[in-house]
Formats: sequence, C-alpha cells, structure tokens
Amino acid sequence: MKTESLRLRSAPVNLDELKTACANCNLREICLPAGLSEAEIHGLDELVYVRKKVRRGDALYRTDEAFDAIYAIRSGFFKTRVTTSDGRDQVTGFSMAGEILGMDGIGHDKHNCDAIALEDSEICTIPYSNLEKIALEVPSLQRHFHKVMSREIIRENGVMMLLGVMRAEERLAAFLLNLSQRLNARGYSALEFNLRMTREEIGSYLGMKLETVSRLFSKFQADGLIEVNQKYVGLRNIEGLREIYAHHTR
Amino acid sequence: MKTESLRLRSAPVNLDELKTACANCNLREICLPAGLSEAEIHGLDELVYVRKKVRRGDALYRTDEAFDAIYAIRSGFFKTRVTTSDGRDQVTGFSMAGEILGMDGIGHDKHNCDAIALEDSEICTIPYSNLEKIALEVPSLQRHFHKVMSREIIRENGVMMLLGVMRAEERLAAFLLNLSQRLNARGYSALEFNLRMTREEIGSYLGMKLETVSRLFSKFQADGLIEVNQKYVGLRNIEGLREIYAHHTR
DNA sequence: CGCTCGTTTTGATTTGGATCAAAGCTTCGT
DNA sequence: ACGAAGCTTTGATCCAAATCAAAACGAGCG
Repeated sequence: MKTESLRLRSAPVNLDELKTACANCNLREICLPAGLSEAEIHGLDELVYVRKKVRRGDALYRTDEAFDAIYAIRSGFFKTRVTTSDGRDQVTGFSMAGEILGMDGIGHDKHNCDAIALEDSEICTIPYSNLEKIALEVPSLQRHFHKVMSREIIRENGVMMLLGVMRAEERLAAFLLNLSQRLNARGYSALEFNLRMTREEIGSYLGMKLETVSRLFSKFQADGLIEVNQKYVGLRNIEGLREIYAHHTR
Repeated sequence: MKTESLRLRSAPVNLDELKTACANCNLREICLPAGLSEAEIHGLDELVYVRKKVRRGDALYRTDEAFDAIYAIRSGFFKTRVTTSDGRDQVTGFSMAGEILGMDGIGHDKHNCDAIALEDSEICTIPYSNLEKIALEVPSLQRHFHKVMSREIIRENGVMMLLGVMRAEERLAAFLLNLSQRLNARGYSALEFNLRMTREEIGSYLGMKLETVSRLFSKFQADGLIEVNQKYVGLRNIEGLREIYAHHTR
C-alpha cells in the first residue's frame, strides 16, 4: 500500500483508503470514534480523507499557520510546544497513537503551538469544516468531540497543578505514571518503555532543567523505584512512585 | 425584579426573564453569542433558562459534582481551582463578566474543579443538553462554542508557559497586563482597578507564595511601575511592565 | 570504522523564592 | 464602636533547583 500517493489528493475520495480509516482502525476505541456505533463510525470515515506521514523532527503544524484541520495520530509520537517572544519554549504536551492534535487552532483560525514528531509518525487529517458538518448530523460525534476538547482542558488543569504546586520529584513521578498508564491503554507494557523525548524535553514539560531530570532519574534508580538507561525506563516500584506523586513522602 | 424566585424553576420558562437573556444583554459582544446574528441570538435565548446569584465565597459548582450545564458570568468574579489528594490547591483561572465556566465538566460528566465566587455574582445557566440540541440547528453557535473551548485550551497553554519558563517577576507582570486588558475590554479602566482576589490566590495562580507576590508588588511600586495599596492597583508604566513580561530586563 | 555532534551524567557552586517570624492593616460581626 | 480573624507587609534565614563545568556516552554519517 502506497500511502504517500494520497498526500495531496482531495475529492474524489479514494475508497480503498477510506475502508482503512476509522471503521477498521485498531485505535477506534481510544480515538475520536470512541463510543460511536458502527453506523456512526462509517459517517466519521467520510471525513478522514488524508493520511499523512510526518518524519521525526518535522512539524505537523506550526504556530500561526492557518488552521483548517485537526489530526488523529495513527502511529508515532509528538510533542507540542509554545514559544515566548524571546525564544524560550515550553513543551505543553506529548501525544501518542489515538490522541487528537490541533484543537488549539480553532479559537483564532490559526495554530497556537508547534506540533513536532518525535519519531516517524502517521496521522489522519480531519478537515475541520467536514467535522463541523458531520457533527451536525451525528449528535453523538458532536458530543464526543466536545468531550475530547474538554479532556484537553482537564489535562492542562493537571499540568498547571504539576507546575504550580508540586516539587520536582513529584512532577517526574507523575510524568512516569501517566506515560505508563497511557502506553498500557494502547497494549504496551506499563512497566517498561523507551522514552521518545530527551531529558531536555521532559524538563521543559515539567518546568525543570535537564540536569534536574537526569539527577532525579538517578535518584529514583538509587531508591529502587525505576531502572533507567538512556531512553530505557523500567518501573520497579509503582507504588513507591505513587507515594511520591501523592506527596506522602517528602 | 426578584431573581431569587427563579432559582429552582424549570419548564415552563418565564418569558419575561427570557427577554433579558442574550438578545438584550450588554455582554453579548464578549459572551457566548459573540459573532451570532440577531436571529441566532434569539435561538440562544431559548437555552438560557435560569439566572442565578452566587454569593461571595460560595461555589457555583464543585469538583466531582455531576455536570449538566455550563455557565456564563453576567456580573461578578470567580476563581477556579483544582485540589491535590493531600489538600494543596492550584488556582487555574480567574473569570469575569462575559466569560464561560464549566467546560471542564463535559469530558467526564462531572466537574473537574471548583468555581468559587470572589464577589457576589450573577450567572446564566446554559443546560448542556439544550446547548447540544441548539448547536445542531445553529451551526454558527456550534462553531462559536468550539472557539470558546479552544480559547480555553490556548489560555491554559499560556499559563503553562508562565509556570514553566517564566520568573516570578515576569509572571506577575503578565498577570497584571492580562487583567488590565480584560477589564478594559469590558469598559473599565485599563490603568486602575481593585483586585478581587487575595495575594494568596494570585500566588496560587502564578505558582508562587503570597509573600513573594507582596514583595514583588512592593518592588514594582518602588520601580515606579505600579501603585499598590491593598486591593487597589494603578498601572503607572505599562511599557515597563511589558518589558518585564517580555524578559527584556533581567 | 572513526569522528562529530548531540545527549546524558555527575560534581561544585550559586541563587530565586520558600519558609519562618512578627507586626501592621482591614473588614466584619455583634 | 470594639475585638477578633483574616489579610498584607517586611525582615531574616534556608534550601531546592538553577547554573556552571566537564567528562562520558551513543547515534548517525562520510
């Protein structure tokens, strides 16, 4: 299957490709179609008309680019980041298969952050105008889309909490537990994984310097909580991490 | 007009009250109806069926309460906050007239934060089921609601930036400039205002301690940037505040 | 295969903001 | 009008994480 050939195609839609869109996608339980009926998912299929690859290091979209679509990650891993006028940047999230990117663009018809692939990735483009149209016809899709946006608000509330009140140790424990849980939901091991991001990116997300991330990894390892080796992380004492996260230790 | 008598009323809707809902509301330019046509606003009116007062210190809603409506602030001032398992809390935002509260509830059908009135306030209740229904009939309302949610995501991105990369001074300057700009958009002075929140609440929002907030207010005053006296704040050098915000000084 | 550049680790030192402490203001209830 | 409780300010001290520094490691490439 040559996905590349699809890249710039618009109507008429390629039917073979569409078959593999939502209805047959193994991510449908955690992606936009979650909770929709078979028939409704076929409705959704109509709007996902371009699959695209994004190479590691490339941007899916950038700040101030015109907004016209949201994206579902089919495979791969992304970071999103915002940048200050003087060049410092803040990683606002890491996204993996089944998650939705680009909702920041709706508010002002242009994107408000950069979405950068941290590994070669594949995404489904969902033109916003199609989504709007189909949401009018499929109320459960409208509702589900609202849920997806609301959950992004909730997630960001959680990050504000991390950054505002937690100590560096607690933040890193929270980060590891969250990553583990999301990987697990996708059928990967909850206990062992390879990080896709650098210490600097983790640090940016968690509001600390890369040296602090590195030191805390070493400390967690010394305490028997995890095993780390470069990108490899193995969780050895989840309960211990939870205690740090919940601030039972200090 | 006895608004109190409306509190627990449901259908049939009181027509006199409805007249004063969106179509005649002086907030319609900055509230949910912004950008809708006259006819569309009358559609919106149908769904705002309860006006309610919230006394200073009382909650409009609390974490884990069942979600069934979003709220437009008609007058007054709110904070939203999330709380950790061990009781520390993080103020996630301050909201004023024309702004929408409660979108955090959609994601999991229950609220994810507390919304507390910082002064006696009046809100318009917009039952979510009505909003969903009318959004299906009024596409521009659907689109506008998406924008409101997206802008909340954008706002939170900005707060993550504040908390993640900025120094205490920059955060406080950003806070003052943002407050000034929003008050100004509502017809109040951009240069003088009375804070509705305590130093502790500002500190919680900005990820610093109340003593730090107080010290920085004093420092800004000593530097001729502002004049502060308890809740009163006068901005004396907006450009100077912008420079601090943009990190041109250090 | 070996070089280069980016990433990670670890150590030494500094510092912005937290914490601890105490006094001065304000507001509110009786 | 008074007293109490809650804010705010300011000072002294401390500490978690930043910064500065340097070596070790690893992946990608000619």
